[in-house]
Amino acid sequence: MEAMNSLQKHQIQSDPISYSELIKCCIARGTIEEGKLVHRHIWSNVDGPKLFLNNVLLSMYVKFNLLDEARNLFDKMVERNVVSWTTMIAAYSNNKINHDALNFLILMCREGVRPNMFTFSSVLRACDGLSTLWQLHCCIIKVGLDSDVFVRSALIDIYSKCGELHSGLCVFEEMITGDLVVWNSIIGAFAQNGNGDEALNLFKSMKRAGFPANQATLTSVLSACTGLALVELGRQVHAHIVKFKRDLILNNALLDMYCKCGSLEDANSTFNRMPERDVISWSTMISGLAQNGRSGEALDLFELMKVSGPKPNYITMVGVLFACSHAGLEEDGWHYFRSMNITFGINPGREHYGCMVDLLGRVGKLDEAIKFIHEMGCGADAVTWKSLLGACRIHRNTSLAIYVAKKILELEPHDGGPYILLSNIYANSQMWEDAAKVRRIMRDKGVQKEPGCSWIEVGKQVHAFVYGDKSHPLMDKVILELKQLIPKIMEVGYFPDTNFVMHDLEVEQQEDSLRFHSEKLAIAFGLRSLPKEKSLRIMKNLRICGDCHAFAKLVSMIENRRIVIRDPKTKYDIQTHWFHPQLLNLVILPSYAALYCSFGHCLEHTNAQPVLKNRTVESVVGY
DNA sequence: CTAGGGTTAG
Repeated sequence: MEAMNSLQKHQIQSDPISYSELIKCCIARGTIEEGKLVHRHIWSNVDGPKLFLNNVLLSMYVKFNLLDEARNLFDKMVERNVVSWTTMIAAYSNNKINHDALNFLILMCREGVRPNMFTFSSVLRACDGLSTLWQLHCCIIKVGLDSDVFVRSALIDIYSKCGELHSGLCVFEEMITGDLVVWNSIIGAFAQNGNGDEALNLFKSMKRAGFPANQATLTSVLSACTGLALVELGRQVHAHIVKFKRDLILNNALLDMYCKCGSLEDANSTFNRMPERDVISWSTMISGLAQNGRSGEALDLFELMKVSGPKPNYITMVGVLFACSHAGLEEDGWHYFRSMNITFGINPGREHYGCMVDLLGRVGKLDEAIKFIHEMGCGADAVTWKSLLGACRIHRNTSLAIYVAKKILELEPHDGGPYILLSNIYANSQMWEDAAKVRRIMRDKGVQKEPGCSWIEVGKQVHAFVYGDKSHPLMDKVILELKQLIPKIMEVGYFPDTNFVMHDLEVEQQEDSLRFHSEKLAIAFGLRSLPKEKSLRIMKNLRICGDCHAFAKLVSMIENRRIVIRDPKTKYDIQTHWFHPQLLNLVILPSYAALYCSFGHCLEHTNAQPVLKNRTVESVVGY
């Protein structure tokens, strides 16, 4: 009870300054009870106005996250100024009690207290819709606070979280005197919205403008590298973060970068060297192992986490179940699914159900998967249906595939993939009229087929290949390489799987169109451009198709090369025009052909290892 | 006494 002693000692001169020093002491030491004692002392001993002290007390309660206590005090205060109101608003915004935060702003204005820049930068985080945001933005401009850097970064951030990147960029561009955090806001905005290339561009401008990057900048830059699968660029960033090597968030981003780029050796050493690991580090590493086809190790790591790591959360369990589904470990899957509630108090959500549907589909229990979907209560989303669709294709269940494809179209009517797949399924079953009808609907609705694009880092350049585009300077050599490659892998059992092309082409054209899928071009290019010992790491914008998957595995075996192909899941929505050759020295550009289909959803999408001797291509595709 | 930016998901 040091505070008490100190109070008694200083009782005679208990002026506001020593009280506030005392409170600061409590905050620094984290001694809540002492703080409350000081609170009672002030209220029974200080007569007259005590607005300043009450504000200090308020901020103390907010720092301890004791919202009810803060609210109680606030209600009892006779006098309140902008600091009192802002403290309350910040408390509610930080706790995501958006409604109360916004309401407090209105009440404050009604009482005639004018909000300042502190108020606005706090209340902006509480916007949960665009219209509220617009109103606030107008108020900010009206009172002339839009030039404040705190307000500006808060505006950029909330615009980006509302999906209005363009408005965020406008706010950014209005900035006259620079500010590191404002730069970080806009870079983070692009990185988080799947536009890593623009984030990297901005990063370059920031350096040109003379701002040194800090932890937050580098975290976003790494996340941009992750999104674009630019492991070599990420490695360069890694070399520059020694200064911040104890930063947990930055290390987590680095770990994720190595995982998602398929470099597990680097990921492992990062994980082992981290001075501190939180639930995100563990979850990242577990999903990373699973995504790279090492489910056993992922589950081992999870067991280790249970005994010596932090408490698993919702996302950890998604990674664990993903590991089970990816390896077809049905029993383990059920075990973890059922135990998550009992052991960790986590109720299974959409994503967990989705993994289980994927698992059941993979092992061929399609009926059970459908039954499971109907039982899930929260309703299956498009991703879940898509994984089931992949399973239907692999296990050749045409009627169910048609049903599932229609479900997807209800949920995502503008995604071209399911239309093409549905049309192909009809065609495979000789239901020509239905196939044509799907194509007609597609045309009428203006659904676009995005062209396939794959890219690979060689040296300091990023080489991108777009389906149907021949403008890469070495295209002739790439095609020659491909032509030599195909007969070699046909000797070990490859044949072009024309299930993965449009069916209104002649057979020869179909094979031709398969041959030039962008990832095959990138593989051929990588083979002739990278030294033997280097892994080929290829990223593409669409789901890899089954034919390319088989192709990659066989090439990997014949050429004795490690090939990692990463394709996007829902999150990485990379636009076709993401390239900026100036920054990335990107070779190639425009695309004009749009004849591409890819929808092999159940396929393993990374790590084509040479493990296929004596197996037929069919079993490869269905792996 | 009150404010802004960064990491994990089927």
